[in-house]
Amino acid sequence: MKDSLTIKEFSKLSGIETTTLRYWDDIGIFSPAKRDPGNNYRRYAPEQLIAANFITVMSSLNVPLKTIARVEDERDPEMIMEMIEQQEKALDREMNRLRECYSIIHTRRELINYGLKVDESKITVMHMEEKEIILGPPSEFEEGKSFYEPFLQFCREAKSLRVNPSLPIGGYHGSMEDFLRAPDQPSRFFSLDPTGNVKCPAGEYLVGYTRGYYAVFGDLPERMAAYARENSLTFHGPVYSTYLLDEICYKDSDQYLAQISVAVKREKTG
Amino acid sequence: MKDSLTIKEFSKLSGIETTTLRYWDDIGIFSPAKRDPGNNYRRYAPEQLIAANFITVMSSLNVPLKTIARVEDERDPEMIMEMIEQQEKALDREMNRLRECYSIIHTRRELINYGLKVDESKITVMHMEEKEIILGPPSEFEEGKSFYEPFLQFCREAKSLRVNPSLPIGGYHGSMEDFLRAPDQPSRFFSLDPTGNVKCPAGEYLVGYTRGYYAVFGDLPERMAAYARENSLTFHGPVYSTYLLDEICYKDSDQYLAQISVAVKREKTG
DNA sequence: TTGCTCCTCACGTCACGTGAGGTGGC
DNA sequence: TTGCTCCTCACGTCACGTGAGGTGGC
Repeated sequence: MKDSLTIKEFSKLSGIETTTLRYWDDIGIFSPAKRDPGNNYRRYAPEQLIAANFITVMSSLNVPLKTIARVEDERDPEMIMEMIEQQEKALDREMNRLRECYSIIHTRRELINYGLKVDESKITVMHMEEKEIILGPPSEFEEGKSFYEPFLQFCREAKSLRVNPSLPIGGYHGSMEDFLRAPDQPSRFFSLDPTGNVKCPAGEYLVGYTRGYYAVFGDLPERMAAYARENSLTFHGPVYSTYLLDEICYKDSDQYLAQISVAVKREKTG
Repeated sequence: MKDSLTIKEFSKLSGIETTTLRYWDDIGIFSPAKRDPGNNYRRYAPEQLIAANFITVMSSLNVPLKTIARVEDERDPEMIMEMIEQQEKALDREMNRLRECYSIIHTRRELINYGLKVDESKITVMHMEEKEIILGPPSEFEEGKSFYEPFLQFCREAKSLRVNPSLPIGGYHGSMEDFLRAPDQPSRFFSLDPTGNVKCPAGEYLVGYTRGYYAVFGDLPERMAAYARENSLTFHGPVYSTYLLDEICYKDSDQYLAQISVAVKREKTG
């Protein structure tokens, strides 16, 4: 009986669990070449390995077993060809999805990593690398309204902006003056999408940190303004607020860690 | 109530089905910010979008919801960081798996495509491109035994040879003489793995086709030998047998389409 | 008799999907 | 009253995994 394999032997050779092989037999998608007449044992032929492995591949590409079972009965080369072509396209889509996931995971990792090692008590001037973002349209704040409505608006428009909804979202103020006037009312929102359409230029930035709920920056705006006065710095360009550690990391919203950054120049003395 | 969203609104914004949101609430992994006191409706806060999308991302990377739920209760940045790093590794593995799938699908597609358009009745001399294979060790045929045992041996050694078990397997005869002597007893087996360790050199090959079960080539060996005599060709190098259309494509094994190829030189006349 | 491998049958699991029947405000 | 959206509860689905209890040959 060396030309046929027991279910365990076939399982070991193929790497397919015996429970899976029995299930495939039950639903009629892949059955042993024959049964042992004496004890009804399943007997697999060695060349069935190729088809079994092909089913594994198709199944791992999320082809439903029922679809494969239908093929089992009526297959011909043209049909298999079409199935394979469909799977090639599905594979491409899946690859792109994984690349998106990678981008999200990577962005998030860098933010958390940075948030964990930063000295959040200090306001400092530091060089920042160029980075890309997707900048949303100007928000319209009505008198006395919270930042929710413009934020929601940004989220609604996210699809047309090609914003990946799993990337962190930041606030954008046109200038330090705007930020000081209404820290909780960013004039725009942006997504930290590395495939973005807008570049935050590299250069010297004044950077500060604060803990608390979204758009609640406490005395940080004034502290940054004071620091600039004391160190003869002038602000230029927009103010970016980014959450390094947000609700992904903490249950308690008072612990969220925000980073505020704004480009500065040293005043010429003399 | 503009700062909270109904389940349907939240579903549309996030792209997460309402049934999924209810399920997540049931198992305690992601609940609405609050409930409407009057009718017990779920009320989601807009900023929950970020966490919800993060769960989608983690879940799409096959992190079990229970793991995410545990994180929901005890999360801190270090823990999330570790989870993210694990997922980055899982992503790498998944990417490699997909590349393997792509290789299998692509190889299979080329074989079938070729099998569908070839004129199988003709024996021809044609130029073949270089291709790579993984060549197995010499098979040991005992007197009167079928080709199963050596084939199984090849399959068993497949892992150590780094053979992908879903790629087609072919037969290898050391020379045309060996092939003519025992067509059903290839001296080795090989896998059509494009990342292989052995190159089949480019050049002029005599190529023939035949239908039938594995290693059943009918009169094709003699017909190829006769063709070579009539056209003053000499054989050199090994004989490769490859199945273009096999059990993946047909239920009836008599329809399997094999291709036999062997390098030839034209005899110098004069 | 004792392991050992195999068998079938039933039930559990995971992440939802699908009605069934009911509620609350315009 | 009529839609409409929401609710809970129960059951179905997919591709298995996990025992429970039994069989057959050494």
